[in-house]
Amino acid sequence: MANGRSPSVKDVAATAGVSLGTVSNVMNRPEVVSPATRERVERAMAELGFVRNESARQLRAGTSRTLAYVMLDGSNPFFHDVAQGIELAAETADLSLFICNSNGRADREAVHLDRLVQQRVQGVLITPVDPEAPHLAEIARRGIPIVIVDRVGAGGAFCSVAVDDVLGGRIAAEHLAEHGHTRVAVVGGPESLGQVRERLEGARQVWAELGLRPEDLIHLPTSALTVAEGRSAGERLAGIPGRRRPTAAFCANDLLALGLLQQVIGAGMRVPDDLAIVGFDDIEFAAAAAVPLTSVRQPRQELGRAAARLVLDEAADPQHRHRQLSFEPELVARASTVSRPRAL
Amino acid sequence: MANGRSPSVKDVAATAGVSLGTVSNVMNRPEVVSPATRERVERAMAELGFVRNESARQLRAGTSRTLAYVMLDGSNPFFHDVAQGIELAAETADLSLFICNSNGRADREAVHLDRLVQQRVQGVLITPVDPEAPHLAEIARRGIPIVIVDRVGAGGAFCSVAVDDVLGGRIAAEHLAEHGHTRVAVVGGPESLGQVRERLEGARQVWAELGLRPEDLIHLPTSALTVAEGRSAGERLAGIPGRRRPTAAFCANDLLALGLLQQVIGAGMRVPDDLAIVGFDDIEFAAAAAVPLTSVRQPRQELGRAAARLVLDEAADPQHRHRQLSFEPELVARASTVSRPRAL
DNA sequence: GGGCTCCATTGAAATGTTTCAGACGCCGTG
DNA sequence: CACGGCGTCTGAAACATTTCAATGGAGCCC
Repeated sequence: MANGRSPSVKDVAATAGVSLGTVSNVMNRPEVVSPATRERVERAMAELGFVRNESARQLRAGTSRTLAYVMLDGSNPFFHDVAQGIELAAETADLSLFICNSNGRADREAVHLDRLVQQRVQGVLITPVDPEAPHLAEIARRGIPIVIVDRVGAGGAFCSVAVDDVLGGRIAAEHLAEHGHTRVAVVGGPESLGQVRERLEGARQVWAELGLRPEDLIHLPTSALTVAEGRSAGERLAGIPGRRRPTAAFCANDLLALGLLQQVIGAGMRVPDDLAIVGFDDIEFAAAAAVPLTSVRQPRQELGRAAARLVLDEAADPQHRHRQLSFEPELVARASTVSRPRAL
Repeated sequence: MANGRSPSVKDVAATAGVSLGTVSNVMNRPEVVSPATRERVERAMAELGFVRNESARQLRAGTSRTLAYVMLDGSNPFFHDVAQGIELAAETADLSLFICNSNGRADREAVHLDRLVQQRVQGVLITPVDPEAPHLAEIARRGIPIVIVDRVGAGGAFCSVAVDDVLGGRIAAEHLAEHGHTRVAVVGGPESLGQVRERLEGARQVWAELGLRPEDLIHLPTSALTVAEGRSAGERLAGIPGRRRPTAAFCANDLLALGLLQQVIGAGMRVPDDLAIVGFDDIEFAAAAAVPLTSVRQPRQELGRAAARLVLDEAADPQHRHRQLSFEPELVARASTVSRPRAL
């Protein structure tokens, strides 16, 4: 039943009684071939179950019909929403999307990039471990369009799409300050991640501007942006004696916030009365937490869509100029900071 | 700087002063070429920045070095954990993993499969919208190994890897019965999804065996397995007048359970005292919910890893026989059903 | 020194598609 | 009738790699 080898253009040409070129024309420029022949060829293709060999096409064309997204953390739904946005744009352009996951490791990232170059992908979208890493520049040097997602590329060397993380941190801190919090924990790490650095920096700026005491902005470092690390931070926080304990926490992302939330509730604290919590990203599970999480929203899908558009533009337009797109984050207030939420 | 065209084997051969064949040998059978030449070739490759063109290699080889996983719902972390397991196995075999998302739509699924056949992927792993769909058989007929993940293929026509969903449903129902619940809501839909059918069926079986009244097992149908649908089911549940209201709910997956949890807590009910909740899948967020969710655990990564092994076996072994692997689900009891959890 | 073996290397074929210059036949026009 | 033009189709080249039979040379034994 399985024929062994799948039929080629040549086979189709033979059974339809035409030449190779004509079969190719039927597929790529149907308007130049007469209706009669076209129908004959199409019947032959159906009969043989012909499927174009993409490798051969790519070989000839010199480039594939795929984009790739290398994400930073596959266990964070945020990146999947970004990927979803990219996919939408890719689909519109009739391209496939190849998704890789570096899991925060520079070496895995390099391996993936290597493979993508081998595949001659049309463009690379990436949320890098380190936007300054030389292997990113290497991709660009090869002439492959590359767009940094959720970070800003080094010195404008690439296109990038990001939200203003410093602003996001400011928004979160301002929100907490407005609700009367004067002793706040900022939770996040490692500082090697630019996202973390800038979000916490934004909070510090506000703190300074409001004239609050620096020692009342308490940094709880974490080794990763995960739920488990959030729980660990929650333990440390709950361990702080009552009078010195912060009344609010700003977490560098929602996974941390969810872990922290779980931990402190388990320890008997009430949210937001004993501890208000603000997360970052506004992933779907933030709203679905039993105490719905206030979060700094990033336009996740839009981020992906915009990045895809940039990479396609760079691929199409020879005199493309790199652009750094910046989106504004937005606070979504929910029950974890506001005792009586307006909307359910 | 960007050279326009990337260097080929021919270029490497020229600068190293050897023939094409030798360069190829350096890459594929380094042991047959003398150390001196090998080193010369390797230097030339480095100098030119040579990267093998995967399309050409594939064209010659007849098959690519990629597996593909078509997942049913990209917004459900469960499938990403499965994908992670597949990726691990793929990496071991030095293959790439192509991830697609059908989003529960048969037409998207068909489009993806079509593209994958064009790519001549080595194997397809899929959690199908409908395991009986003819386009799955079509893949197999083409000689491409295909493995059904999280379902059992039609009539043993394919390999498959799944947990026993009926058993899972039984385990959940037994757990609730043991805790004294005699009026229970079963939440899930659409029934076109086999997972839903079987999980609910398992619950019904237990119900019958225990001699409980069928009308006390109340089905709350949903149109999808999402958090939003879970909330909607929660509304309906909370709307049931107190005496007739179920004291527990079994949800067909964790997303539903999380949505339901959120909704009923918002409506002022206490979990588990007013309503116990059991989910299914045991995704990471189940444990991280503010009332940690009791869930029927599937070995998510292991599912993926086993599926990948099957597909690789089918690709390698000509006299491969299809196998249906079945894993046992396992109850993970947490605070959403047990007032005083043993472990924190 | 001739013949032999063994090893490293070569050159050409093959993979399946696209593209493009050209061929072929037909029609209408001068 | 000759010619140009047009619409349709053909055949071959090109893409980058792998593979394999064949080549060449070096060393060894008799």
